[in-house]
Amino acid sequence: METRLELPMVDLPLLEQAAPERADATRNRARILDAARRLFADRGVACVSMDEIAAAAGVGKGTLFRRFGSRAALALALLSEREICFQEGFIRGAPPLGPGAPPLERLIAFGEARLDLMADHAEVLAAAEIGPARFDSPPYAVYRLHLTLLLREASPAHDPTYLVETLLASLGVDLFLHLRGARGMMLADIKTGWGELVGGLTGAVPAPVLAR
Amino acid sequence: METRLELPMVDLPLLEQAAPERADATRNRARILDAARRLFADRGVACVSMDEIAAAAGVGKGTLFRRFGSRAALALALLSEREICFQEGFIRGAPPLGPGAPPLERLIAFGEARLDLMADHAEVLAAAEIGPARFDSPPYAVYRLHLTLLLREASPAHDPTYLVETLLASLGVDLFLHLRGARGMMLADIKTGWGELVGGLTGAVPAPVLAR
DNA sequence: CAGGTTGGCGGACTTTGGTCCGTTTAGGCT
DNA sequence: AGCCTAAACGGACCAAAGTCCGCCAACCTG
Repeated sequence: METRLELPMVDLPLLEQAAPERADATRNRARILDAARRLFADRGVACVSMDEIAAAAGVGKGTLFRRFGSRAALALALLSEREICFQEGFIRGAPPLGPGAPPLERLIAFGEARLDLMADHAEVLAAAEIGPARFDSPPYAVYRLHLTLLLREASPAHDPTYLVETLLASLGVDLFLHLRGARGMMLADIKTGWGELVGGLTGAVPAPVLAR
Repeated sequence: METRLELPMVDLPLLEQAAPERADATRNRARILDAARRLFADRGVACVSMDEIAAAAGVGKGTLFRRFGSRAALALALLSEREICFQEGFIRGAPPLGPGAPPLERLIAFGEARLDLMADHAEVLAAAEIGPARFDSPPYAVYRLHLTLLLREASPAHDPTYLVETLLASLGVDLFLHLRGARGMMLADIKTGWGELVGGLTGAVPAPVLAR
């Protein structure tokens, strides 16, 4: 289990194709995104089928899937602008989210920013993070790297792999929706919980010791 | 957010119907479970459709869904025996899993036992915990209560709601499969990680303080 | 501008989880 | 035993994600 760290942020936005795409392809991509955004906003993400999006965009279903591959990927694409802002924030933004603050403060700020993102786009994000896509998506790879670096900085001797994945699981949309829905928590409650969780781990990371 | 605690373990096994079911219903339920178990074992859970199970069981598709409601619920039913053993273990079993050990040791033992369960039945469990069923399933309700009681015992002043859900998220099948697959961790590594996580929280639960 | 090729297009098709409803039958009652 | 009814049965049906492949037209080349 060696985590690679070289060239951390080279391909943060989805990597561009070498071959440029044809004009009609670009046009159709834009049409599809527009139609999806509109339908999702009008009727709720869960109540819109891929056929409807294709029809509203004036393209065939094959085109839709050729461009985006799956419903989850389409949802992810809809969020890419907001996602890039978020990533900019913790990579190059101002402290405490960006560089400059101590790592554990940055970690807390990261979680809070991610929670804000989820609160704003829970429905679409839920459509994007279904199934295996949840852990394999490009954003998660970026988050993973970011948290790994922060935890290494906070505690160089400790292998952060497991903790990183656990913390990311705490910031998954499924859990978020469950906490807000069935558990009846408010966004502020969840942020507080996250802060306590990370804060609580402070003593742990440098020297994990079994209780008792 | 008030967590109810009265009568903690009354309906741990799925509650029985008042009206007993008809003989053919019972027979068909057994046939379906047998067929599903066999097909899942032979060809892998992911490669067996509900139609195939119905056919192999010699019943109609309607019957299958009438009995179990969904693919996820069928998978859950297949695990119920093992699940009940697990619950017996942490409710009435020997320490450190059962009563008698200090709460944080019990918590660690709980996670390890759950990880063992996942290692044994990852495929079926993955089919059982798709979508919203993950948080709403009867087992999760039991786990939630158990962890709530343990954390209350360890630290009476602190509201454990968020921490409970986070810890449960760390023991989800999705994450487990990701850790074993893409992250290349072994079962033992994950157990170690869990132990460190819980151990690390030790100092936090009584008096959560922000790092720095 | 004409021709060719190659990526893109679109919709019919497949798969599969889940629903509906007309038909059948188990089992209590007389 | 015969009847009656509620429960159960089963398979046709539906919705929706994803695939396939023959046709078309965008762009390059001459």
